[in-house]
Amino acid sequence: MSDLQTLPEKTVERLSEYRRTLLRCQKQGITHIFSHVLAGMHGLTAVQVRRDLMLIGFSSDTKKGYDVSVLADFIGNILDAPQPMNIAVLGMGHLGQAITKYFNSKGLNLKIVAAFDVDEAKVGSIIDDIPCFSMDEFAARVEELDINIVILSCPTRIAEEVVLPIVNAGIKGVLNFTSKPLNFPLGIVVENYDITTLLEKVAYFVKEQENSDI
Amino acid sequence: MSDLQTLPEKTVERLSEYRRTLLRCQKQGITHIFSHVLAGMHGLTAVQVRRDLMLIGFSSDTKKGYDVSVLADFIGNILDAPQPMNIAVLGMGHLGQAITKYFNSKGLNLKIVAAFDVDEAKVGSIIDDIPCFSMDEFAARVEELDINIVILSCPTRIAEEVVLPIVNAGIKGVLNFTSKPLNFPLGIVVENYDITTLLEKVAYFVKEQENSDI
DNA sequence: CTAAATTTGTGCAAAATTAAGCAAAATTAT
DNA sequence: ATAATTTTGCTTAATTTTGCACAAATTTAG
Repeated sequence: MSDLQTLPEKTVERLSEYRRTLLRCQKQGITHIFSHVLAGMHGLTAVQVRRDLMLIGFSSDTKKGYDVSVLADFIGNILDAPQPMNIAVLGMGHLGQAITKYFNSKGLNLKIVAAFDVDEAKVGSIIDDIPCFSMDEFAARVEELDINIVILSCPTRIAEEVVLPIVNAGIKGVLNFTSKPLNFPLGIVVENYDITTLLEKVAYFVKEQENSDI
Repeated sequence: MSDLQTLPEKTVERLSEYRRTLLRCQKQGITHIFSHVLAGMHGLTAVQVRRDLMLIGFSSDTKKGYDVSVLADFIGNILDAPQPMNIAVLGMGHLGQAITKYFNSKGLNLKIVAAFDVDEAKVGSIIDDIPCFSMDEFAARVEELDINIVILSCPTRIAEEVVLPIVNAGIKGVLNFTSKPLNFPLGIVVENYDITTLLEKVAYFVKEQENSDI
């Protein structure tokens, strides 16, 4: 009712990015922004920006650009759940800490509320304001803290082991940074996301470009 | 000549992923794999796997599945440059260290050879076997170490400042983990890659799924 | 106040991506 | 050995995603 239907993945990604730059603009005191300016900041065409906004039913009553604050809020209403989603980090190594620190500093609708690790030294401690638990407590803490989403930042080698606990605990979404793609049952949203792939992709297109230049 | 033309982005991503699972299979002693099995491991259809392999000109002479080692090597010939690409990490915080550690442990064609940071405590030290330099030395070290690609793992707030040094140093590819999308001149391959977007995407689809279930 | 210049929203076309379907060939089972 | 299954490679079709182009409408300039 509020939104027409589920949006394409790509559009969701871009909306998230639009919002982040809109918030940055807001801080700089920019009140209005043209579609082609917003597009330029993201390396996109103006048409695509307008199309994305059309998909979420946003329209501007003026022709001097979109109202930055209004649009940011509008996108928020589309993307964000009514109340903040609670998130757990599985694997509190460098990656886990990087993510936690990053999210804690932003005022997002996503809240990292717990970390889990096998390292005895970390269990029981508080890292970046987040309590660190043992995996044995996983199910109990998920229930207690109403955790919906899990970030997998553990070593690839143990990725497979945490699948079942995650499923059993009723987790609804997984962001997997492991280099093993994981299959979860239908109904659980998974984003497999290996950093190696990104780098290899950049490297490939660098190579190709150099080949074509010569 | 060796390859027909530049591949679609999506295909490049998947090839990188295929290879990683192939290497994992190899370690487990699996010598052959069917298209539908490989597909299943990635949540794809068999058709798509075969289509991707067709695009790189790979074909199997047998019908008992693809030879794991042969295919892994074949993909390597497509993705990898003749000699390993040298990479620098800009920002040796948690994220930078996570990435460095991860890549150093793998035997990839991508080599992180230097880190740069503003933190005086880090400059001059060696972290995870990688020397850490000041940004003042950037151009000189890029030249000296023949660095092609840069990973941006610094705070978003200083992202803009490093663009010019990167361009001037003749860097060819950038993997940007900052939440500010950066525009580089044509000829430099950029992958803007904000983790927030991923999480917001997962959260959105979790929300949508819950809405549709009820 | 009028005219020129922008900007937006959207129908329509083009391009890219994914899937369906089938013949050919090899493997397995009988 | 022969027949029945599978699996592959590739052509063709469907779907998704992106871009073009233009009308409507508002802003800016004269």
